[in-house]
Amino acid sequence: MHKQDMTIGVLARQAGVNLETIRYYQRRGLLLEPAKPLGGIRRYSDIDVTRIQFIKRAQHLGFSLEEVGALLRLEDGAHCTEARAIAAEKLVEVRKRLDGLRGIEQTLQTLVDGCATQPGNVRCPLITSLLAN
Amino acid sequence: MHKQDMTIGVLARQAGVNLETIRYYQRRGLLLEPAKPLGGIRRYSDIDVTRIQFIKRAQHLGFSLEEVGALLRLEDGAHCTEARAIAAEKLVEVRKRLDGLRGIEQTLQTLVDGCATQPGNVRCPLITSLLAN
DNA sequence: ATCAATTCCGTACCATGGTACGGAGTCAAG
DNA sequence: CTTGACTCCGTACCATGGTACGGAATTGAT
Repeated sequence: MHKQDMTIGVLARQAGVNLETIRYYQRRGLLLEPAKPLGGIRRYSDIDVTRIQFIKRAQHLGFSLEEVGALLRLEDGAHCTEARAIAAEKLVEVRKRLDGLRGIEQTLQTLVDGCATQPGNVRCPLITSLLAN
Repeated sequence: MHKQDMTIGVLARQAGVNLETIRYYQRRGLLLEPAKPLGGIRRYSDIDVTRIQFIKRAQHLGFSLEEVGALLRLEDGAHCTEARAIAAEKLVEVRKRLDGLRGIEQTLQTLVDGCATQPGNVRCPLITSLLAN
């Protein structure tokens, strides 16, 4: 089985996060606090490493910690439909953000180009465009 | 000339922002506080409306308020090269974010598809993938 | 002259995702 | 059996971009 052998500092190094981040996740309810052996020091297992990496992976996919919490509650893998719904919703969000960013990219590109091709222009097209009504 | 006629509440409505946002921008140094007529009420002009809209437009292009401040210091339009440099840097940033988001979109799409095509699967591919080392 | 609406100003609070600090307790090595 | 490293725990603080609150002063309208 999983040996309950790591202290929180070792867990932090194993999982590649700040120690305080682990405590923060515990406070947020994303990570279980192991029982404390009577006035002693809590011990963690590789299950906790996996769980922290789950959180980090999900975050990188754009999930907020609250959403990660929802996913973790489905961690047994027996709620495929629910998990899929959460991910599908996130996918819609990501695509919206992509569209927005693409527009911004276009606009910025146009503005930068406008500036570049106006040597000695007194009115900077970029600034002008931001000021224009 | 520009009549100095609006109160801050009117300015907020004209510019389409919360009144407190204007005060916040003043504290941040993005907006000048007009001189107060001896124990009276400050007045604003359409120049201030334009400036607030400048800030909002720049924000929508992904500039932080600090970067907006840098742009506003070039507001006379006589520093095209500097403005262009700031915008070009932002463009690089936006493209990086676009790349990241595109990867996320792909991953999410794959995960959602995997979930959809596994009816009655006990192990949800999405969860499994987040857990996998 | 009075009354409601608005302004002024300082300060506190919101969300998000952490990071830091400080005192007390515990553990392992020498 | 002491020392240094680490843990525990509560609380405060960080950045970012605002929003809210409350008492005092002022304004515009009646």
